[in-house]
Amino acid sequence: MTPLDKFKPIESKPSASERVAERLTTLISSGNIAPGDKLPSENELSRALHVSRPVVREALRGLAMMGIVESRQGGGCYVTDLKPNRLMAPLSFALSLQDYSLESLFRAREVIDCGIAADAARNATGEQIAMLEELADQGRKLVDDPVAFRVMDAEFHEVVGKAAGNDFLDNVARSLYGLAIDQRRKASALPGVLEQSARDHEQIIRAISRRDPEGARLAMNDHVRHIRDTTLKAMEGGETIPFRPREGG
Amino acid sequence: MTPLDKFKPIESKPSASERVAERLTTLISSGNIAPGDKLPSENELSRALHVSRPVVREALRGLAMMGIVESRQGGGCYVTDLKPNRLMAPLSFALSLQDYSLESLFRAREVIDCGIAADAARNATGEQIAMLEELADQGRKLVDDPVAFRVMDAEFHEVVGKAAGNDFLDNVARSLYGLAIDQRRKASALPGVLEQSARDHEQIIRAISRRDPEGARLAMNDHVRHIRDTTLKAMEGGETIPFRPREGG
DNA sequence: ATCGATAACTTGTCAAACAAGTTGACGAGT
DNA sequence: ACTCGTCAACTTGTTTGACAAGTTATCGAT
Repeated sequence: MTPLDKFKPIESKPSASERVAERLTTLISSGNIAPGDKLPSENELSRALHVSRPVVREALRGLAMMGIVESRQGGGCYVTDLKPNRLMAPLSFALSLQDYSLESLFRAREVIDCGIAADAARNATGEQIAMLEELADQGRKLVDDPVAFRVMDAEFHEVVGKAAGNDFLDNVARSLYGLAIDQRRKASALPGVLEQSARDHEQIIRAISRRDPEGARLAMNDHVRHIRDTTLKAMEGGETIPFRPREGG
Repeated sequence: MTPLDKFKPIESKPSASERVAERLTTLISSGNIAPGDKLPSENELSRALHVSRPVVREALRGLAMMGIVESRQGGGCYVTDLKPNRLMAPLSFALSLQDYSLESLFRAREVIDCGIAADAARNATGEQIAMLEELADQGRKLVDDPVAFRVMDAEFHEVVGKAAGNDFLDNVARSLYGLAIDQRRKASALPGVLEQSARDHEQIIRAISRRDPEGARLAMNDHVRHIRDTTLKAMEGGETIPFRPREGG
């Protein structure tokens, strides 16, 4: 009603544990605390930061749930490896809530993996191309072994990502790949899915080896769309997701 | 060296607070607790779950840090709206950890923003297109006011991202936009930079309003490349690149 | 009936204590 | 001299109790 809604964001009252958590994340992101380091004990932290131990514990628990630190009873608290996969883990919860997020996820893969494929066509070394061709050969022979095929598939995407030479995109792509892996497992049981993937891989590799970024992009686009279609079909939810960009308040 | 590494993942000891947190997230994702709902008080929860209040508090704090719940002192604990943007918040922290090369970041922007532009051309509403056109008009008039122009530019990218209708990509793009904002400030002081950006914006909007995904993609591609070139040029000398000090002990 | 003050409730913080687990050092046995 | 078991100190996990700070709902006065 009244234009007073703008005044809401007062709540500038970060609790003590939030301040402690932010302090720690700052120390981590600034490099003063490195991945794998052991943090001071809760008592030391509480003394150093002038707060009680429960406050420190709540902060550490929050960081632990986000995959930033890991506590072992009696053993101390350690910073994790901070690999993007680990930090992206909480997102699987987010994706489990809204169905259209899955659609977003596949669109994102489409966009990002296509960019990676194009870069791979530009930057791949001969060695990497040879590796990819070998993986494609493996793929053709593994269409009857879903488990082995998925292992091959993961390595395929990994090599392509590395060949592209873009750390950031590679990490995002890897996280996206990991987020959908569960649904993927089901999809790979459907008939014809692995054969299609094997053909897609060949197309992608062919474009990369002939240094054709646009072709690689299109081939990867087809690949991701195939994966999306079969994954949604395998989810058996009956809730196909047509593009209905309506958003409810 | 020895193949004993396989034996590590024993740690089948989720702590009490983790169990409580998972219980709550299960209740939320299953729909038993809806967004906006008020949770039982900490005392009630501790009684119901047969754990102490600090355990409940640690669990709630963890969920709060992930953006799943929100506590107000004296007012109770509420489930958030669970919008992807909110749940995506930890991602910006993840991005801030690794120091990616500027090349990687700009290439990532190229890939992601182009995808967003294409989707915007597909999904933008008339209202959003009108808003973008107005922003473009503003841009032409603000080429002599770097600060105001940057505000307009941020809003421009925001509207395009929203128009694309992909929460995931939008958040990644927003994070990328924020990461390079410092360098951008310098670049916008160079002569001709803002004029170029204004022209780029027009091209992008024209493609979007004529529902031309490929055209929008190409226009955005040019835009990002212009930004990259001018930003790299403006960076000669004062480096604002994130730097991670290494220290032992 | 409207408004303000009070009481009950809820979260935030602190303190002290014990249980459970790990680590490192010391000493007995080989 | 080396290995191994034991023990002591430390660290995290959990519980209980208490009080401060803030919110909400009831109730009484105007």
